[in-house]
Amino acid sequence: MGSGAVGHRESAAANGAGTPTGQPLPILVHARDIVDAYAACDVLVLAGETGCGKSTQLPQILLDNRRRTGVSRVVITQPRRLAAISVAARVAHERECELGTQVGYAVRFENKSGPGTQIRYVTHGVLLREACSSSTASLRSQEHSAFHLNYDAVIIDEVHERDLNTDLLLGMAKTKLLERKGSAVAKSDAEESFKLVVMSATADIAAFTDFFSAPCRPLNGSQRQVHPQTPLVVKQLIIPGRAFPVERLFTEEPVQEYVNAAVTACAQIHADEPFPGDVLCFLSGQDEIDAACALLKDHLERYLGKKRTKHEVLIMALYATLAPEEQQRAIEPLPVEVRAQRRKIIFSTNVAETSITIPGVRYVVDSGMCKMRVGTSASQSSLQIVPISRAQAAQRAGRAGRECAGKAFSLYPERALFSVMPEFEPPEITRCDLASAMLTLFALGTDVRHFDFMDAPSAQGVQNALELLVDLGALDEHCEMNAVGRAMAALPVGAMVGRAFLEAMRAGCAQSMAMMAALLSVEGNIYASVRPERRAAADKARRHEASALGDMISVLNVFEKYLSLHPRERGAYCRDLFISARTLNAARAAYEQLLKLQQTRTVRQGANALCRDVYRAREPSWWSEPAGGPRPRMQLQRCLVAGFSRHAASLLEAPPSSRLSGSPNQTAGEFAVAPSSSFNVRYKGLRGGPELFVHPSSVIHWRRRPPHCILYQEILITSKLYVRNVLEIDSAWLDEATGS
DNA sequence: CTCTCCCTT
Repeated sequence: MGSGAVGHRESAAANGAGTPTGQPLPILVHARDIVDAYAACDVLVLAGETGCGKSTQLPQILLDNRRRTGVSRVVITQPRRLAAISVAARVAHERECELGTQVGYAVRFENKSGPGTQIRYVTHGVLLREACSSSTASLRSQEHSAFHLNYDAVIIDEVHERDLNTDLLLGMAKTKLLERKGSAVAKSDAEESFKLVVMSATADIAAFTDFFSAPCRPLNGSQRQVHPQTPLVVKQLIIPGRAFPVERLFTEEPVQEYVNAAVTACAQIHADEPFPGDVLCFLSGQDEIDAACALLKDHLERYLGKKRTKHEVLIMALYATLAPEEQQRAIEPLPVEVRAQRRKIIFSTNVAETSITIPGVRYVVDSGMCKMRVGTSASQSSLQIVPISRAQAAQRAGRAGRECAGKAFSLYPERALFSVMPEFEPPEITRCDLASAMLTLFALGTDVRHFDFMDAPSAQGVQNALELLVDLGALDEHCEMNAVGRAMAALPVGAMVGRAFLEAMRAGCAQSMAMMAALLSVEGNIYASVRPERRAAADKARRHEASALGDMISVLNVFEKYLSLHPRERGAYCRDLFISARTLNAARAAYEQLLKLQQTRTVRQGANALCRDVYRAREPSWWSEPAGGPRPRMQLQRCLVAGFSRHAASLLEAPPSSRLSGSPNQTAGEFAVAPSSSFNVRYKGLRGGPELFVHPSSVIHWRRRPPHCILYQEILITSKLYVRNVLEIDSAWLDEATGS
């Protein structure tokens, strides 16, 4: 069944693939065009606006017309875990099969798919990872067929978001398709072939079509042709969306205080616009959102009175770090019976732009601003409030037209769309740390310097990353990847953390380092945000588990304790210490994954190579413990130095002695009773650079004397250059680690 | 004395 007629898809519509109004999804109307185009090309570029059904229907259309498409196994990549899981569940339901059988998904930590899975939803990251291991396997068997994953069709979804992994997949897929096309005669094997579909939610797809139509354009400009350049056949299709019209309104002049203006606009919409219809207001961050919630409540109570406000308006905050239950409360629509006289007003960050859809929204208020991480290295960044792009502005406005015609009120003049905003956000690859991406490319059998990027990263960024990887011993002097690099590429952590982990395997403290690496990799601080009035209590609790050695060891202490507890006791422990259970749970999953990876051949070989190549010349006493017996954390500190030697800093000058509260014979490793005098203590990086300050959240500030030598996880640029997540080290270890 | 836009292997 399912072979032949395109019309078969009607059964899916009957199962609920149609709209609530009974109309079939727009993409089903175009199924025949899609099948025709797919059959006649190498790459299909498909634009389909939100709600056209492309993510759920396209794989089914290809599969159900396999006589013409030749597709019996398809993978479809999503930028987010939640999207992969929920779309897979939806499709399994439509096809009336159990999730994990014919239809399945795979995200990090979770695989619900099997050998019989024909439609497999994965995150971009999972497909990249699988392509890496298939590449390593094929290199071993002398077959250069990276990206050969046994899929007939590879679908990359939401390509307009242009995140790092999307760009790596696009370049990789193009190279492989060109290679195969060049050697089509030699390799007619059907198993070797796949077709590519890239799907975008915006109609601006010319750039993608151009990219795949053009011959290979390697980064360094060299004409290194490994294959005849037979161009790819690229077809593009635009499926109309099903969005309702949105009237876009702008201010006459630029707005100075956009938080206040947003609050006023929301109040006005509530007063003037018909019910039902909720309001979604985009601001840049949590601070602004909390302020706006309070301001709007005041404002409404002044004009409507407390009673009417309470009866008529529900004010909600929405941002990603909010607990899932609270997010759910913000998203949940008002009961139908009150929607005629009650309105929900949601202040949100750009989570509500793509990741979260809120039903019931008919009015959008857009500040035109968002927060963006600025800085080309992971280790030095700041979060800045910047104007959004024109594409984002359109996306935000579109949120008013999901269910019926809506209105979008922009808090900027229309001309700002062109005078202030860029057309698109810069692709992530042009503004992020490249070390991990480069390791991935090497593992895929591609040298970055010859990679065909859709948008090239900066030459400086590539240079910095190459230098780091050579320093860490992942690449040899000719920039070829060695066993250490292969192991680092196989670890789901950053390059510096990965290197520290391999070091720890060699030194025999891999288990502790797996915990440390997990903690260094999870997003967000384990110390949950605490309201100002509870900060003193949180500090006190936190101090209980703290180590004078620094933040990294302090957090490890907490994590070890957490893991030692029965799962039932963990919640209470987290509450008592004002710690984020979600973050620690994510760390636990990452920790367990690292323990497993430690057993794999690639990783073991990397650790062994470290032993042979890097330490051969070292003195045999390198790992011996100092007189007075071993300190339990010292091994760990030394291994961290091996990964983070670039992030070492030394005390610039001792503070005036009068500022020190400790008596002369107190050791440096003890905490003072009160926060110490070290706020103005300055450090300098070992390679020079500007003065660095220890972030006030660091446990280092509780010490009587600041350590002479530290390493840090990152530099945060705000009012000063602050180092965050700090660890005391012995400067002698640095010489050992860098071999000087 | 300060702070967490959004994602992910």
